[in-house]
Amino acid sequence: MIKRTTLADIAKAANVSMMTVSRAINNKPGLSDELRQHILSLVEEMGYRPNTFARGLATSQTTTIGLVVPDNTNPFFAQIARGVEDAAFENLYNIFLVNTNEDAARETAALETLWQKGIDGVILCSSRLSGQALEYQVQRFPAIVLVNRELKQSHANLITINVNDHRSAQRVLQHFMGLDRRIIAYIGGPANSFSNQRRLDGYKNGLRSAEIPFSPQLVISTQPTTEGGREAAAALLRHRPDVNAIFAYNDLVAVGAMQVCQELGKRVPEDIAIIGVDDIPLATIIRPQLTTMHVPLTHIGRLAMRALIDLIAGEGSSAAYQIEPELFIRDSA
Amino acid sequence: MIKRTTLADIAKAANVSMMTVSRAINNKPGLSDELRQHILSLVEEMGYRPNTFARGLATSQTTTIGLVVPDNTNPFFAQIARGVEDAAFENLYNIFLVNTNEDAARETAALETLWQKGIDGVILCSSRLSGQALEYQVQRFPAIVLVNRELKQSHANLITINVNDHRSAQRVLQHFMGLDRRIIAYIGGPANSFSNQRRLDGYKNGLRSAEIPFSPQLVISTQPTTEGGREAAAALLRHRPDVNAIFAYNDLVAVGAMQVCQELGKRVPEDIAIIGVDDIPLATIIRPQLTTMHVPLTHIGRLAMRALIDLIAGEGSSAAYQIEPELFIRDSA
DNA sequence: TTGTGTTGAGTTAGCGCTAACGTAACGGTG
DNA sequence: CACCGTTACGTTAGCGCTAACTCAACACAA
Repeated sequence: MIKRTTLADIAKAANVSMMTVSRAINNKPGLSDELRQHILSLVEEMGYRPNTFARGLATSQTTTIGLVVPDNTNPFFAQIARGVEDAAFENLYNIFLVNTNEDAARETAALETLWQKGIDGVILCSSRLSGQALEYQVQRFPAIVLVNRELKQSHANLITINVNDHRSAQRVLQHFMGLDRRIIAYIGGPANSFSNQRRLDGYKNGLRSAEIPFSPQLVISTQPTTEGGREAAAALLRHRPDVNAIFAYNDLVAVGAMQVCQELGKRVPEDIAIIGVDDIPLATIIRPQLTTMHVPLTHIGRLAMRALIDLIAGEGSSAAYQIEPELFIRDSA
Repeated sequence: MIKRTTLADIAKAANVSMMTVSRAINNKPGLSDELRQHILSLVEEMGYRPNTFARGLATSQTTTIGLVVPDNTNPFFAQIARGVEDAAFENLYNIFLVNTNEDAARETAALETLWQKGIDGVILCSSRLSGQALEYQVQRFPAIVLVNRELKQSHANLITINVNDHRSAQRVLQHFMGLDRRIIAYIGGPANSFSNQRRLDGYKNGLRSAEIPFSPQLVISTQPTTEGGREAAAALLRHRPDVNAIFAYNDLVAVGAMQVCQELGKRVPEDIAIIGVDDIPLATIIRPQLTTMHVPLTHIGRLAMRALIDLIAGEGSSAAYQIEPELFIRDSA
């Protein structure tokens, strides 16, 4: 392994003080252009790169942030992570990726190890933490962006980014109405999910606007996976074979439901129309292609990272972004 | 934001020197059990957590590693990353995730920023770097694990992990033979991909064992995506509608190919049998479910992380792991 | 000429932590 | 009782870097 070149090495080689080298590489005033050029050429020649964390110790800025997600394998979070990483790379930030496995204890532990690294901020996706625990994290980190989670109280170092689930659900119902489908089921996600609750509200609201009575039989909760979608759809159709439209919690659930419908001899979209949420890559891979509420996941990731950087720079201020999804009409509805 | 509690704070509170506190928290000898307990209770009470990078400055160990992948959105790498992160978490390591976008320049830049962080090691997946550039990286980082890439020369701080692509391909051909399919196409990945080359060799070898002459018409290169699979399959079937088996570079390609076959009125697997590689989640979501060479991706990730930790600890030594995939027979062949 | 900036440096101190060495007190040994 | 090893700490120095201060040299206005 090569020995690291340090500031001191450069200073010695240039026969100046370390401070002068520091000023040169950080592009700060206080030395002649000539000397600066000379030092920079030495830096290049000797392959010097400043140690971020030594610098961080002195400045308490590490150009490093944490990204906490339930599962980086889930396309939803993978896309967001991609957006975050892209924006981070452009701004010369590095990201610590941590999975929580949807487990609050592991999430706490993860935030603990991140805190130990002295990072500049955190992007926390779909946090399972209690409001109180979250408040604590918000005040301990310099800056924090919450994706897919709200917090009652606002903080100067906090920004939240949420999808407008309520409007999403309404838009879906509206589309079903246009198709003249009035027996509409909602296959929801886990009951403790915030977005699930908001979508359910939107669903009920949409029914009300269309003067369709709400039937609990048509609402079923399940895991947000293909398998969950399969189980839920099977149970649903057993009790209500007359269903002619399904609004699914997300695309994975929608795909699972679609398969079960087909296996039971229902045609999609002729007999049962199906709409998902998220618009993950799978939505266009599956046949029939899935009609879904497109959520700009990569964009959310980028937005989160930029918001965090602003917060860190002290330029951003408390804000709650609302993302408006758009209905992408394909073949399943 | 809360002010950090430091070693000095604890030392003052306990009325001992910083060194004694350091010894206590690092579980090193040199103080009475009684005092140690007292200090640890103070640590707990005051919520002290050592700063990893301050410690790193003093010890040159940061319990931090870099994970470099082409695209964390690709299920192949997402699964590997998950395995890496799991093992890292268990060993109290944190990982820097960076995407290279399959771009050598960006990969170099990414390694540069990682190097600046003074990390303990790197896991580099499907590197697009030249052999020479790779040699340079190997000697600059304390420890490095290469996944899906080989390096001629061996190094004390290097471990490589590769899938046995050659044997994979042979196993696939063997299965096709058992199904009495003898007009076997190979839809390969990018020509500059190492694994593609190895699979192609295995394919040719398999043909030779079965005394089937090699036909260039039956081999086609494409992007490793569903869309790539679609295009390739369409082109293939235009020239050779008599094909009755397709070996695809990976599952995404296989799915794309399968769809085109079906759209052209071919039944899968009756008319055309299709086998992919990797066994990503999509393989069991799609219908018919995909027969594929199962590659234990999460396991590879865990293995990579553990190997890297051993290397860092100076316990591991130069090694080249070969992973043997297994044929998972489902419905497409 | 004297005072007052300004420019281009260097010096000092310290971020939070640990390796390596120093030392006082104590107990055992011949 | 002198000698020595051990235990239980403290002290010093330094990891690589920068903030904040100092200082010499020079220009320029009054």
